[in-house]
Amino acid sequence: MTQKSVSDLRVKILDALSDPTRLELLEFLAQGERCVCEILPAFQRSQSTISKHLNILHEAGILERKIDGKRTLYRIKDPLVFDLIRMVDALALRQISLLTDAGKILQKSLHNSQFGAEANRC
Amino acid sequence: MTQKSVSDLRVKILDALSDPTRLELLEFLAQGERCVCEILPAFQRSQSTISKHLNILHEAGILERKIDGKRTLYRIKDPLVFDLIRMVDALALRQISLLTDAGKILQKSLHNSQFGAEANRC
DNA sequence: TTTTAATATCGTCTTATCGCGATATGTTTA
DNA sequence: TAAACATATCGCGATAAGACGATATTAAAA
Repeated sequence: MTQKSVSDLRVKILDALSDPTRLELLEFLAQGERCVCEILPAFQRSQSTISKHLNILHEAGILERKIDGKRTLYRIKDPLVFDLIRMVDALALRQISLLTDAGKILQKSLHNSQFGAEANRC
Repeated sequence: MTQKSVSDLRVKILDALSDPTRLELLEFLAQGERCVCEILPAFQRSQSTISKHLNILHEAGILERKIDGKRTLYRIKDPLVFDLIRMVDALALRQISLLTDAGKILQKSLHNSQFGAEANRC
């Protein structure tokens, strides 16, 4: 077995998600399976950096990897991860709503963001 | 405003949750409001370390802090955080279940863990 | 008002993480 | 089989995170 326990994997998943670039990668892959060469142009990071981030998400079991000729395709393994992110947003929104009246405005803008709706195909 | 956006707070929340000690602190505080002096004996970490972890959780808006005389009381701000953690576990379990038959056993043991049921009082 | 208790903060050390360019690996095309 | 392409991995520097002991702060108790 790769993981010792659910608890370890739990931390690994949360760790993988606690980085802005990796969250953007998930957002990007919400569209569906993509090869690295399609991902790269969408990010202002070096190829090695993106490769490493994708690997971290893969090791956490969030992404699935498929080699197709000279390319590598990545895709979301379980769309539940988007529910998770939306729940984090819900938590964040409650905080902001409590603090400022701007909460409602932010809530509105979130509703139109990438994670606001169910992932199309995964 | 302390936070620039929901997106920043999202990362901050996930970051706060991606540490084993902090997850244990939440587990401990699932029982209800506790002062640091009650928390300390339950953890094999120095007072300064625990104080820092509590502060990180507080800054992420996960814990609420109340000063009562010479003590400081911490409590879970929003029990939604436990739903979040349970969802991470669900994600973790699906992975383990796919890999090994032990998945079912682990699933069973998780069901009896601290995060398996709704938080009592918060 | 000195002492004690409860927490927070500071300084420091060690280790991990992020980013990059350079290089290695494997695959297709010429 | 050599060149080009796609991706992973290595090595490094810079920064952040985690841990601790020591010190500062504040409140209650003596």
